[in-house]
Amino acid sequence: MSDQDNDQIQQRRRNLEEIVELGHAAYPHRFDQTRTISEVVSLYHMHAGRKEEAELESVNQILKEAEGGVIRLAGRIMTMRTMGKAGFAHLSDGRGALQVYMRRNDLGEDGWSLYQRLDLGDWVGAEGYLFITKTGELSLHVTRLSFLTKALLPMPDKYHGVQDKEIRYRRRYVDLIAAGAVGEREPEQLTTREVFERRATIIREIRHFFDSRGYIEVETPMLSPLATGAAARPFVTHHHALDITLYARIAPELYLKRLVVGGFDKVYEINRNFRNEGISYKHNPEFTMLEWYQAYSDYDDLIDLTQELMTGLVDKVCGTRRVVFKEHVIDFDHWRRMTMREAVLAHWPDDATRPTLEGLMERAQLEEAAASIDLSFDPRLNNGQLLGEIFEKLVEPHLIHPTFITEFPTDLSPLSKQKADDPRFVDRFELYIANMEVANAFSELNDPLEQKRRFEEQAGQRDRGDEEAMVMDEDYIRALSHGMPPTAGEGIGIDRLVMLLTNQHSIRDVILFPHMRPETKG
RNA sequence: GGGCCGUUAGCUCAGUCGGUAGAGCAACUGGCUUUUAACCAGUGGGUCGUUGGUUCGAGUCCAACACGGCUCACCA
Repeated sequence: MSDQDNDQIQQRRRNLEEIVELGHAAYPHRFDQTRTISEVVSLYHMHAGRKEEAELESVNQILKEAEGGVIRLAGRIMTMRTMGKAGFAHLSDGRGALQVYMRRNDLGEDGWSLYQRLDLGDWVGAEGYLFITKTGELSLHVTRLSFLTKALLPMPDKYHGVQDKEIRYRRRYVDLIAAGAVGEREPEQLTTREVFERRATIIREIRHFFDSRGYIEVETPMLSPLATGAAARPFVTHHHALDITLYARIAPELYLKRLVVGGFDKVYEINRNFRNEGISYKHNPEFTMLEWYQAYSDYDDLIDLTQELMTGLVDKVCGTRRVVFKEHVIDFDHWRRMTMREAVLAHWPDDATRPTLEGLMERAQLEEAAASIDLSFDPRLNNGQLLGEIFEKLVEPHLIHPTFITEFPTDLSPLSKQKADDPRFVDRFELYIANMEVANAFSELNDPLEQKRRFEEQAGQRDRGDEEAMVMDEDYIRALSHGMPPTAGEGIGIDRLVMLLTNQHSIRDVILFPHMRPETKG
């Protein structure tokens, strides 16, 4: 839409010119605050509220002396109400808002002239003293007004904010500005700003969790000559100086395990992965992944650690173990655990066609089972992959409460260690909450010869057209050949976790600048 | 990629049966020195997503396209 020449924009330009003519810098360099707005609000809001005249007077006497009688603060103008030769406005520092009161008598001719040329959205500094208005609101009685920056574009509706999701995603800055002023909001619904503040808290707490347990945070390549460690199509780029193809990483997994070989027995990394795949409410082309690896542990240890991590996060950011998500109340006090095959059998819709436990590893029964639940599948899928498909179709939609699914087929898990008593399966789990895969963990395969065999199997699948099958990583085999101790590793999708803990139903609502098709002009 | 829905003033939204484009907020002018979704009186503001078609006449009906949302599929 044309932001260029509407009357409001022209008016704002004129106001800026006139402010400059009054002697103000158009874009001043700094402003000294004595307090931020949110500090003032949290320190003095307890005085707010309607009062008898006598009490009001005495409270205001005290407030006038507060902070030495001079408070200077800065913020963006969110609302303005002028009545003749005085006016009220709300200034916001993003986190909190404070009402300011300005009178011609106090500001003088120059200050009042500036006031008259202010627009919604402008940044100003205000100096004055605190008081409570007749209607009981904590306010700053301004004695000096400073111009800080003009907003040349008009603000969104002060009451409704921005409803258009496209604008909210494309112009997150507008969404963030408007979110503070939205009137129609459920009390428990977070503002955009609160969602991202909570996201920051979650990530901070995760770091604290691992740091305090002796894990070391590392950063491994995001650009790498091989895209491996997961099953996904990569983004491809080119390095000019080296004249080589590089891939944006799809997972840090193999690098992190090289570090375990090197003696970092507890490592973690929080960073972006990139997958060149579809976009949906739970998929963004780049997403934030937590991965950690610990020596001398197996996947069972990680089940305990995962519960500890998750319940700690839930306590910290939600304040309750019963977390509202969509129409569900997710109970983080009860964690279920079942094998993939048990889950399939438990959710089988029809007693007559229910396969047997062993049948779920046999070709004929698997195909029969798939047919009876109307699952169409690629015949090139191996047995494990087919079981995985059946699981996803049948079980995943029912997994609302935290559920660890264990005993994955080896076919589906090229980097996992086989079960000691049944090589058809690996020691692995995925954690499902609210129909989303939130975590994936396993005992790491550390037998270099078996790993090489698995890679070769993957290469075979690749040759048969599976673009997502893993590629051989010779150096990783070499690393394993130097000896990796028994190790368990896990990955948690941070964006999905944030969705859960902020009750946001689209991954785009927890990513500040989600990917979208470029805006087309005209 | 399929299905459904949406796109009208800076923002939030109406727009009947196809007959001169509407409201609230925001803006402008005037009034008001404790208001608060301030109020009162007045004014201006539109390529109705784009292109084409049907029609005497299209915001409205039809088609294609663009962008977005939801959903299914794909995708761990």
